[in-house]
Amino acid sequence: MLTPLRKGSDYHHGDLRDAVIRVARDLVASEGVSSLGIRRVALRVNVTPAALYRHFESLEQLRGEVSGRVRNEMAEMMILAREKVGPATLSKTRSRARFAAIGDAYVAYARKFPRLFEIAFLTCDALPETGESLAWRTLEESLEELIKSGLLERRKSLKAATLAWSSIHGLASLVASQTISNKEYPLFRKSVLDGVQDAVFAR
Amino acid sequence: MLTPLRKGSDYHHGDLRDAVIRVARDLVASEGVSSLGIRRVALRVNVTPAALYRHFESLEQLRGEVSGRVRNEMAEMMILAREKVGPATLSKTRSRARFAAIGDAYVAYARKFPRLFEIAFLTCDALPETGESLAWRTLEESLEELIKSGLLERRKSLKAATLAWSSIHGLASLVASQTISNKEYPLFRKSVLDGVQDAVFAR
DNA sequence: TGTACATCAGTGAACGCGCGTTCACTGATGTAC
DNA sequence: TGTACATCAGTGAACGCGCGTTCACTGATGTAC
Repeated sequence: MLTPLRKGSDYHHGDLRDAVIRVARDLVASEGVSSLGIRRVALRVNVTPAALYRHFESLEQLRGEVSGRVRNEMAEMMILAREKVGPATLSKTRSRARFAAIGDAYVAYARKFPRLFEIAFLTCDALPETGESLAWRTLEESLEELIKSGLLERRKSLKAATLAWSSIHGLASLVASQTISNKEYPLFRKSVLDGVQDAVFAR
Repeated sequence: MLTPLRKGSDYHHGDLRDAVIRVARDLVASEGVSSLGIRRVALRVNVTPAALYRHFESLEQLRGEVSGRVRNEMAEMMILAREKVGPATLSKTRSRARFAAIGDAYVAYARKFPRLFEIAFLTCDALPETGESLAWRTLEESLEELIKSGLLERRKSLKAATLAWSSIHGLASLVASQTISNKEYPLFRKSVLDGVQDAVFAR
C-alpha cells in the first residue's frame, strides 16, 4: 500500500500532504466525521503523527481541507454526469436533460457517500479560503444554457438558481441523514425535479 | 444552580433523566455536537458520570435522545408560529399564511440554533424509536387546510408535501452550515417560498 | 405510630485508552562551488 | 565530477488530558407489618 512516489527511500514521503487528505477523506467516508483524527490518519499513511504538522496547522484545518476536497469532488461528479448527457446545444430537450443531470448527480453523491456529504456542509471553523464554488458555477452554466435554448427567462434565472439549489440540497440532505428512506426516495426525487421545473421554466 | 426538585436531600436528584437531556441540548447548542459527552454533561448537572448510566445505555443513546428532543422542539416552534397567524379557516389567504408560517419557522430555527439543527439530522446509530414525526404531521395538516380552502388539488398534495419539505429543509441546512450568508438569505427565502407556491398551488 | 426491610438512584475510585500537540533530533535531498 | 553544506520533511519520545465505562458501595426512600 501507499508506496513512496519517488526514488527508493521512504524517509521522505514525496507527497504527504495530498496522501493525508486522500486518506482522511476515505476515513470519513467509511467511519464518519467524528472518527477523523491526526493519529488515525498518520497511522494509515504510515507516518509519525508529528509529520502531519509539517503540512497542516491543526486537526481543525485538516478537517476543513477534507471538506473542501469533497465539495470539489461533488462538483466533478456533476460535471461528469452533465457531459455524459451530451454536449451543450440550443436544443430544449438537451439543455433540460443536462440541467436535470447535475441535480441528479448532486443527490446521487449524497446517497452514495452520506458521511462525505455530511462533512462537506459541516460548520467549519477553519475552511480553506474558497471563492465561488465549482458546484455553484456549474449550476450557473446550466442555467445559461436553459436561457439560450429559450426555456428560462433571464430575469428568472437567479430565482431559479436559488430554488434549484435549495431543493436539491434539501433532498440530498434528507437522503444522507436517512430521514427519508430508499423506498420513499423516488417519489421525493420526482416531486423535487418536477417542482423546480414547474416553478422556473417558461411554458 | 440546578436545585433538587423535591425535599431537602440531594442524594436523589428527582428527575435526572430529563435534566440530563436538557443540559445536553444546551451544551450542543452552544458548543456543537462533538462536544457532547457523558462527563461534560454529568459535571454540569452536578452528578457523578456513572449516574447517567441509570438512565442511558451509552453516549450514543443520549445523543439520539437529544436529537429526538430537538426535532420535537422544532415542530413546536412551527405550530406556535402557525397559531400566531390565527386559527384555521377556509380563507385562502389564511391557510396560505399558515402554510408559509410553518416553513418560515423551520428555517428560523435553523438560523437561531444551527448546532441543534445539525444534531437533529445527524446520522444516528441509536435513535429513539420514532413514528411519524410531529413536524411532518404539522405539514400534512397545513396541506389539508390548503385543500379545504381550494388552493391545492388533493391529487397534488403528496407532491406538494415532498417538494415543500425538501426545499425548506435545504434552505435551512444551507443557512445552518453558513453556506449561504445572512446577506444572501432574504433572496433565497423568497425564491424558495415563491417557488413552492408556483409549483404547487392551483391558479 | 414506629420499626425492619427491600429497592434502587446515586457515589467514588479505578480501568485502560487514544487523543492533539511539542520538541530536540536525524538523515535524505538538491545546490553551490 | 566530487565534495561541503543548508534545507527541511521526517522520527521518536514524551506531555498532560479527558474520555466512556465498570464496579462494589451507600444511603435516602417508601412500604409492609
